[in-house]
Amino acid sequence: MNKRPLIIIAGPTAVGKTAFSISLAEEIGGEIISADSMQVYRGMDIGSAKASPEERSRVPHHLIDVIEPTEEFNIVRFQELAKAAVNDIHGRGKIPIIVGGTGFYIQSVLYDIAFEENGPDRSYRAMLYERAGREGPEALHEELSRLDPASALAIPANNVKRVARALEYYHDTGSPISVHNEQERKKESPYDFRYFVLTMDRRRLYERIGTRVDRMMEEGFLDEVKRLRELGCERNMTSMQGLGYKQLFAYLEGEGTLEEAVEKTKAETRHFAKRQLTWFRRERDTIWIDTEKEDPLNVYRTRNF
RNA sequence: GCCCAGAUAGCUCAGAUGGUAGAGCAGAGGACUGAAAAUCCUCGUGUCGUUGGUUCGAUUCCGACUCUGGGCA
Repeated sequence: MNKRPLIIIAGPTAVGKTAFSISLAEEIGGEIISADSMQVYRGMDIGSAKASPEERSRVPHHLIDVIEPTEEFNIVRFQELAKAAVNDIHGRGKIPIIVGGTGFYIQSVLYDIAFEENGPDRSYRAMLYERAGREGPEALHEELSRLDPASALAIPANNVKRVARALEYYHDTGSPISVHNEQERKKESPYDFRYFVLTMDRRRLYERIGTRVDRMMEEGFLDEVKRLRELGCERNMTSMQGLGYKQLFAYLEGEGTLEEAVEKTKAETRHFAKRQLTWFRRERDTIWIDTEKEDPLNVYRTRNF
């Protein structure tokens, strides 16, 4: 059977994914699907570095501004929306280009990862966290050892979040998540894809992160966070876990100075970029482009992708 | 010029009643399947300012010097 085309443009924050994606989309008649866990929220424009209105008018963009920052979002919702967008674009005879830094989101679409039917069980989760707080993380981990030894081995006890999710999965389905993961990992992509990962020298990337955060501040990042706060956003919401949003929110609640919040944002963003690189290194069949050495668009043309 | 306090990992500092040293941050590597911009794991040898002395042995004690703070002139 003939697989449909799919282009992916990934890489750490601030390497220049947006610029490349727009020029490529224009050249090949593609449409962009954002794979970014923060750009889905309306009103979070500056801090999440969305493509500008001008850029978006040149090429159709999907999955930006799809929900309110007070809403819950997760990978399953992303996958549904992204798959619908991919089908829609293919239906119109165009090529979908997934662009973003959220590797997990990209993977869910690229390999069509299956997620269990049940939604998140809030009360069961709350119970687990309550127990972890009371008896310590080891208590949860020990329970996981009994139910799903393979997962317990793979997940450190301190990673309460993942231990809890493994427990929740078992609670919902009666089988270990480790088995499920093993199956999903073997999947082949249903698409004929080209997975580009943009990169550059680490020092240079970190410099760019610094100047980018400074520019965000000049463009009114703090006002953006103030507005979100007035609109009812709270610190514990998923949207407010975003880089910069978290730090500026804390500052607005009286913690530390603005300068400290900005510096912290830069540092956390560097850490994030490093984690992104770790993720993409692990992905199979990726095409790496050092944007300091080669122009991505030129690579695309000359290598006949 | 005099007095006091410092001088230890890229940065901020801790420490050994003398047996060549350790945290946080920064940095590096990794994990990741319904919060993923989240969550978590691993990695610390550096002329202990320079130079004399005491000592079996000094980065640790004593002296001098250099530099940095602060005070007095």
